[in-house]
Amino acid sequence: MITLTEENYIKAIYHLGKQGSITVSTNAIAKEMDTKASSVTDMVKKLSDKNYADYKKYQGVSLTEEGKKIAINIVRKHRLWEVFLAEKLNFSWDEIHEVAEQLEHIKSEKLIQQLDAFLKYPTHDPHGDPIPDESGRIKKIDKILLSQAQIGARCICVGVKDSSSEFLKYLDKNNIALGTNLKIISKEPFDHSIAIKINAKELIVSSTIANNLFVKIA
Amino acid sequence: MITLTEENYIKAIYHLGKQGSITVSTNAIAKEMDTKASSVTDMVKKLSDKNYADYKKYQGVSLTEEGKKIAINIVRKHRLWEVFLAEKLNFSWDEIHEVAEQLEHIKSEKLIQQLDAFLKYPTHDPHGDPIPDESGRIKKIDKILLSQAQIGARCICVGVKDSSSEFLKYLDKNNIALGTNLKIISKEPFDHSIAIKINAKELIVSSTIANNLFVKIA
DNA sequence: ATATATATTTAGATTAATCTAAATATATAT
DNA sequence: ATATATATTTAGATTAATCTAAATATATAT
Repeated sequence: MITLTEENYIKAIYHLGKQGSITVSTNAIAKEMDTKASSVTDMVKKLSDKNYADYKKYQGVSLTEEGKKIAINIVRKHRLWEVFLAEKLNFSWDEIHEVAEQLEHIKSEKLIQQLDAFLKYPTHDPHGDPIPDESGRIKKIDKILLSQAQIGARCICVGVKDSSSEFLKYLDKNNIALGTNLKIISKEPFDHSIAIKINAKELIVSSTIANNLFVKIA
Repeated sequence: MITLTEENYIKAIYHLGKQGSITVSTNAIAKEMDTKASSVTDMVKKLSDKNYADYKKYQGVSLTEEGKKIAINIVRKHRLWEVFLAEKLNFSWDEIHEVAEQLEHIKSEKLIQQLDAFLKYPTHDPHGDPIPDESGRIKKIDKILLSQAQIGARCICVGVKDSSSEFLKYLDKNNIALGTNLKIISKEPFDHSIAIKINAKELIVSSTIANNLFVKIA
């Protein structure tokens, strides 16, 4: 049996280490989980004992194949629930994360299979992140940051890098959602701000914004 | 903050003590929760300290008004999730309880409000038990046990007393569901078995069955 | 009314997850 | 290459929830 806390550590290692394959430091985990480094050391030993993680003292941790499987399953559950909350229960995209953090730990194979079917097998969550399928496969989308798009390019908004509620509220306020079409009008070399056209309106976005919004070239 | 374990104890006291108003014994709780009496004593002291329960040594426990509110809210969540699982995710009525036991602990006011609306404000769960509304009010239905119905009475099946998966599977097998119409044909005085007519077919049910199925006189 | 059985509580230990403070590796600066 | 700073681990304590075994109340039988 795997505890809720273990699941959360596995998830953190997975996210910090780019799907858990890169070694991550004790301190990085402590920061992510909002605990002390000493607590992380203890837990990481436990994960290693249970064969969910590879760990060498002072050298950091990565996930084993088994650990990755668990992590991917949690991510799958998290993102499916996010779709459910946004599409069926009218949650706005800045509200879904917190509740999905809880729902992702519910244990029932059938529940997730049926939820997946009920939602018509979505491939992406409301932030544009891919949803792993039942066997753990993840569909990659070729997305780039808005800041990397060329002048004149027509793009479709497909995701966010930062999913803090502040950023998501900013996007809502400016009528930017997943699927929104936009065109790069000009780029200001001085501060790297970008002028874009959305729904026939022009909008200037700062480089901070442009570095946190993923788009796909149309 | 209330812990998951505290919530489960409160729920047990609520169910054992007929909505938590009757005093229940330490041993009864231990049996229900599958723990030892000594663990119950400890927890019950804690619930009393937190003002969720009234407790006098050796005299048993009941819930305070605050404890009852918490219990009713858990019951509300549990039953709403049961409706969701049965209606939207094709769970059969013997499978829903176990998953709802987990889902009932998810903390989010908005989630439950929206779920309630999404399900069109159901008043009863798939076992026929009433769902408390947002303010905690519970709609009572005037139901009787099948064993108490008179010969010749036409009834509608409205709930079950025992909701073990064995019993629910028995009902499924015999095409008895909530809303099923039936008529009492005869009662056998010797073993209290009852002959009923369902969908033009006759069926003999034992007194055990008749004592666990709730009906409403049509 | 007293002895006996049953229920409940207390004392002290255990496990998972956490912490603080001290000890020890590793990384960085000169 | 050595001193210093930073990161990590260890030792020992704490909290919530649990347990076993012993102690103590309460209920029951005669």
